[in-house]
Amino acid sequence: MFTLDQARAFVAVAEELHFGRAADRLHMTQPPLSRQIQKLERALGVVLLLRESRGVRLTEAGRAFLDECRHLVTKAEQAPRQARLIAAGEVGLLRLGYTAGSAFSILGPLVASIREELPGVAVELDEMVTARQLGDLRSGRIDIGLARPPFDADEVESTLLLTEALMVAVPGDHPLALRDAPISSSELRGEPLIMHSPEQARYFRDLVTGLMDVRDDQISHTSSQVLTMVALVAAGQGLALVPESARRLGMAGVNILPLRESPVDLVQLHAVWRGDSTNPALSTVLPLVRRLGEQAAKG
Amino acid sequence: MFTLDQARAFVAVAEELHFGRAADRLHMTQPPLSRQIQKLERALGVVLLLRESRGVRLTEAGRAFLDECRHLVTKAEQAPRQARLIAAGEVGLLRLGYTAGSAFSILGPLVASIREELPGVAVELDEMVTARQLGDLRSGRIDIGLARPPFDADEVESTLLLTEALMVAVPGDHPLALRDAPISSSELRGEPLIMHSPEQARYFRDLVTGLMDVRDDQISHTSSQVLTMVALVAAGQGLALVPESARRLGMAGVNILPLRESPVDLVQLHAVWRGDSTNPALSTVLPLVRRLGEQAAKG
DNA sequence: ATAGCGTGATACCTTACAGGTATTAATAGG
DNA sequence: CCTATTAATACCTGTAAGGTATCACGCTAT
Repeated sequence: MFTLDQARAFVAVAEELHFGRAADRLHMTQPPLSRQIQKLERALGVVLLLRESRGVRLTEAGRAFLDECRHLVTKAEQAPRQARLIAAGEVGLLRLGYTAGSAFSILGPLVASIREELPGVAVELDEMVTARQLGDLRSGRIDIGLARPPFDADEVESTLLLTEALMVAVPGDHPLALRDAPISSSELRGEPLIMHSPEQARYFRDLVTGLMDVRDDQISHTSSQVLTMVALVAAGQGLALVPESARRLGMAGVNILPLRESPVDLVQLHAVWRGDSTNPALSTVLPLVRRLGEQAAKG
Repeated sequence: MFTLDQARAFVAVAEELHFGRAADRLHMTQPPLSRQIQKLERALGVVLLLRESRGVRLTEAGRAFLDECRHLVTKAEQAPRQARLIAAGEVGLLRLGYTAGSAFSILGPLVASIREELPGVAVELDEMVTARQLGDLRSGRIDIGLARPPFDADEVESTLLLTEALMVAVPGDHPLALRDAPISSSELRGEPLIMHSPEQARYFRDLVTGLMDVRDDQISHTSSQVLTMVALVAAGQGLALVPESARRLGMAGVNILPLRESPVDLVQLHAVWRGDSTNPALSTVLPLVRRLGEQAAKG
């Protein structure tokens, strides 16, 4: 076989049509260049050049091989640059899992700022609940997730991205809908409630039950999706406790009102990732994620 | 920079995910392989592999670089084969010039048999008069021509491809049109004649004037194209002397009849090429051309 | 714990071959 | 016929490739 150096040498000779000038261009002397070309021709079993007293001509095969060599040489020059960019995380793919809820709050700004500041990083989005995010992180199917606590600190690293209050979603025609002051949990006693699914939305379920008493016969529906819950409220099926960001849904016929017992930072959304991830795109994106979290804490 | 051998080595390690097995596959021992990969990584400034106690994993950059290397290696393996095929003339381009007249006779069979027997040889066709063919041969713009004599034997080689008789093209409504016996040149005295252009179709002009007397006032038109001449005959502009192959035009309203004075091998068509051509496709095609000439001589 | 095994890295040697200098061979032009 | 141009050859030297022997590290199993 032949070497890349031989390919480069042949390109030089074929372009200069002169061994001496080609040798200059390659920063070497003429005799070893002649030998390399001879060796190349022997390796191929093909005459590439016609040596004439006044220089050199290309054979037909030489012309074709010249094209191949040019491609080969440029490709060989591109490859390392590409690899370096990927290693630096400036180019690459970030597979991101997110909860349906986060789509109303931090997901948009996060994806937008990645696109703007790291245009080489492609983001692959996949909506999934927290539990599946953790599983997919472990198996390497995603690189980062936007999820609800709790996380096993041995398995993943995380940073707080966003906090918000839990609020009450009330149908527009409900007596409480026009209330100015925060609603107290005691006022919800006896009201039909749309609750979070205990498996798929364990985090919210626990938040709500930690905040107030919920009687089983009070639960009219269970759901794992904020969108569904608000839609059911609009349909008059009951009240629901949802994060403040649900307001962004702009669902007609539903008022989303403060709940006295909820601290403003009750509901948390974190970014989660594997500390031992080998995807350089993750390391590049992480500072940006942390900055977004700090901005949210301040603003 | 890196070498093709390093690329091959990296592909082997990346596929085996094991230095020992990769070394086996490359028919070498493990330590130099390790060194080559280290050197490759140093040259790129990128970590491609994560060495772990139980083998090796690829980094993100490594995965990308693996793709590049595979392309590079396969391309490097293809290139010589391509060059060898071209050198053998089994693949390539043959630029062929032909006179308009030859298009009615030998051109079709020639191109067809090249396509069939040498499917790798592409034929580029260019219609041009003999004089331009000789010029384009000299300058290398065509590889072979189908032309009329004479040729300068110092400049080109040639072989006789085809001979035919000169015939008389007569309008269907002309008194001679129904004649069974060959027409004699004396019968053409006084008839309006469509003659060959003395510059563009010198060969035919000389053949005709060598065969019979042509008075200047007898010439109604001059043309360099057989097709034009026959069309003018059909239009009743006069008679014309054309090679037998003009019959293949199948022009309605024109009868093409034997001329008593013309030997059957009066009009010659030769293949012409440069003896010092460097196009291997020419050497491959030439035997086929010669065979076609012999067949035509017999049949 | 620790002995043993599997795996990649290192140390050191030998040799092949790349590239350098000096020279020759071939050819065209004056 | 001599000279200038250009590629090829002869010969030398140093770099770096590949080989063997060995080390270092981290699991696994007893």
